[in-house]
Amino acid sequence: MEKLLDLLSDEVGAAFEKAGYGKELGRVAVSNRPDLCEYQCNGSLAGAKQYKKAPIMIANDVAEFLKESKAFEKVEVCPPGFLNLNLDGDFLKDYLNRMAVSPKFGLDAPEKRLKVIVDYGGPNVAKPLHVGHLRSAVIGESVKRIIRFMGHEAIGDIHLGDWGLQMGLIIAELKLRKPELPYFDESFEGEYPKEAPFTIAELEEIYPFASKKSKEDSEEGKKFKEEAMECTFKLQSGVRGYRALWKHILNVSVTDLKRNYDNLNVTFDLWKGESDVHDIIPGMVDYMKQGGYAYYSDGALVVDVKEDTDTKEMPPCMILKSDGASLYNTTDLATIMDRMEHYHPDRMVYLTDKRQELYFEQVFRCARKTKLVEEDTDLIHIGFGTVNGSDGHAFKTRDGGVQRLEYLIRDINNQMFQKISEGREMTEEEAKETASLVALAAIKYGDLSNQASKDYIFDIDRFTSFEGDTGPYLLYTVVRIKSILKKFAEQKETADIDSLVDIADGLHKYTNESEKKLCMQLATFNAMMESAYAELAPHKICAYLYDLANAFNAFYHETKILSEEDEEKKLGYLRLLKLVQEVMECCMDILGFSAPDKM
RNA sequence: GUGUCCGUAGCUCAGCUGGAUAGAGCAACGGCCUUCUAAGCCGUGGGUCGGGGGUUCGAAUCCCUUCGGGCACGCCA
Repeated sequence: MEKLLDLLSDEVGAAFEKAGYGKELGRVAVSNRPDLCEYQCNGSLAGAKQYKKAPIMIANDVAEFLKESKAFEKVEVCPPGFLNLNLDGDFLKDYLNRMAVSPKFGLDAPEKRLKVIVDYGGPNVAKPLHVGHLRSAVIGESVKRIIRFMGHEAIGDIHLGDWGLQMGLIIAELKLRKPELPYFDESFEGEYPKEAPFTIAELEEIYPFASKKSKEDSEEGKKFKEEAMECTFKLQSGVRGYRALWKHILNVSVTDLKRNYDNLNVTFDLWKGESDVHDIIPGMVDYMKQGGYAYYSDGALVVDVKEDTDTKEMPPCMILKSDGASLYNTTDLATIMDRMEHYHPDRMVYLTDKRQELYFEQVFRCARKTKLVEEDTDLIHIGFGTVNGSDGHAFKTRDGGVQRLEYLIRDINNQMFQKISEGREMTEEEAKETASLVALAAIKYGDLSNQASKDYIFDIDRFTSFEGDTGPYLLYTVVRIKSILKKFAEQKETADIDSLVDIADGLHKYTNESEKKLCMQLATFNAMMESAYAELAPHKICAYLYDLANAFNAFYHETKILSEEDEEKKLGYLRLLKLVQEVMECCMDILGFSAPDKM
């Protein structure tokens, strides 16, 4: 359905036209002077020069025609030529009633349903998730859900780092520690054990240990690195035992990753990784050479991606290193090729640290130039900022180490559990469940409410205090609504709130100012969602939610709902409450968290 | 050096397709619980929107310049 501001703009635009001016001047915006009016139109000021007329005169002309309008209850002209507008109550009521019964609260389906692959998460196998992985997961999940809610097909791909030297390092270290394993016996022809010869805990210890050792300057370090490279080579050339061992590493690690992402309410449709494109790389490289795109420069195979319009230096996109080995670019390009073949997406969206911006620009240009993608295939990189500690520097633990995501979440869960157990009557089980819901909302909202591209400060104290503009505040608002609706149902001695309070029966016309404000905030839902989609910006949904919660809480304090004696009025309130609840929960779901029944 | 992002209240951040008195939250201070959850509501104080130019009837917003900071710039991912 139409957006409210568009409706109003059409209305005012028509008045401009009737008065003999261009209708494009009639653009209506939310007032920046709420003390004077709800909406404003500044077209008269903009048109003054064009029509060589004082703005106030134009405004007066237009206001005359607006008096007929059913959309406004008040039209005022204010010097030097502002049109100050207040919305008509019945108009607003009708709009909301239409919105309430529209699918997706009045958000229109797209003209064309697109297929979008969202590439986020990007963890490395055998390495625990740390705070840095939080943003990609949280923002990516929300972006995926925004795209889906908009009516497109979104496919989430975790894109694992599961290939290359890091795997060789682990295998080399295992070989030293457990040389008796059959995987290292190249004459072994039997079946390998189904059980992995290590746990996730061992794996997580082995990788940093091996990585550190390989970087040492000593004789031992160099020797180990050579061994690791040898292992990498054997793995990549398909030596049976190494492949089997690698599968174990992958399985153990993926099981653990799934558990961690589940805790974050983050799910992927595809668990693809760099290894999946290993076999198609040679073909791709040949194609790039034969197509005349790739050439050797300083021994490395590169594709030029400079464009005439560039004002900056644009280094070529490297396809192969001078030793002939593939690199990140190679697998990313091969992945694009693979996706085009198997999924044929209209868009691919990547979420990574913003430091990779130039890199992705190179890769995208290269993919376009070499025709790996079609001309209208959209390639988008969303670069997000760093997570900093309260000192403004990269987030670290107290002893200066990298904070494991799992521990961080566990700590916040515990703090939350304490707080809930304190003053509330709840079983331990209930308190635990509630604590994890509230903690997740706190973490996710804390992240998503910032613009993705900016660095942000992950301040645990702030996140666990839960006052003001926070996730828990939003949950609390929904819990209040749920509580009222439940109480009402109890009074009516039924559990079926939905049929008791059916929004489709219609909202009433607002009866006080705070209720009107709440209604107006609700009515901007579709416009907000469109803009959140256009910019792939979850923080816009956060801002909307916060405004909506504020509007609701102000209304709540001013209005006695259950003790309202006029039964029809009371039902109108309850329907409004239910609509607020539904819209809020819808937004929360898109952000990737949800409200408990009590807190 | 080249490019890019950022600089808004003591702190953390919105606002940036130009509009009338620049907004929130936290922190500080003052009210509001016999009444639907006080993780709430209402209010007070606090800002030369880094500086300087320009465009405009009008600039936090657009352009230029300058200072300060982050980040990236072919064999890492």
